[in-house]
Amino acid sequence: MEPKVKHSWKLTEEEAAQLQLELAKQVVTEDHLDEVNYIAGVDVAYSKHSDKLFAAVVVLEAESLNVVDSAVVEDNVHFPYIPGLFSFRELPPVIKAFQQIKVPPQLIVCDGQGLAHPRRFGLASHLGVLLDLPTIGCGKTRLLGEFEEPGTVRGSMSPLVDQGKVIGNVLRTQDGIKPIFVSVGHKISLRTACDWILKLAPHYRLPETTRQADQLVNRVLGGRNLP
DNA sequence: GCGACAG
DNA sequence: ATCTTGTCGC
Repeated sequence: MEPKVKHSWKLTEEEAAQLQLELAKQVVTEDHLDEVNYIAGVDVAYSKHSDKLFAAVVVLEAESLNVVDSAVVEDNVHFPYIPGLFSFRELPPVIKAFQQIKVPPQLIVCDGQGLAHPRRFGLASHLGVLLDLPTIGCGKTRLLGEFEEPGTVRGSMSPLVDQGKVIGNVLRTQDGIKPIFVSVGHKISLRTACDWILKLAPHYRLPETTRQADQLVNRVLGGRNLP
């Protein structure tokens, strides 16, 4: 793929927040996807004591959930972890990894929030706008918003609300297992996003996309972390 | 000032 | 995220 990022990553906290407000205007909340044959998963891991981080992108065949392509990129941390400005820390190497992918995906599942963000522009939305592809925000924990505990059965979900608006869904992907937080990233509806996450998580709490990306990145990191 | 706070 | 062992449960 050939992503074309048209903005700098070297920004101050204030500039980054301002940029999010500007780019958030480009986010599309409706389904703008055709046939989805390949889905990408993204994850990032950090080195123990150095300022290195590794970004992994895996591409799965939608029907079989088999990995058909992948890439891992090593980079230096150049932005601190600030809740709300997560994308400025992890997206640089993620974008580079996508440049190495040969099987272009029609949908991307991110490890983090999409619209469920203070400025409605979490990591998933940011990546979606930059690549102009449909993305889903799938987080293990909540950034903000209120919600009622969803039913205990797989598929149960309850709205995540902030400022009187539904910004995502708390989705139970497995019976009696802690739910995950799903939100629209870009070019997809919340309903379609949840449908896909359920299809991608037939046996585990997290979708296969993030599981595969997580395994790959930690496998690579492991081979360089042990003293 | 006191919590909350994606990974 | 990362630092870290055993342990309770299916």
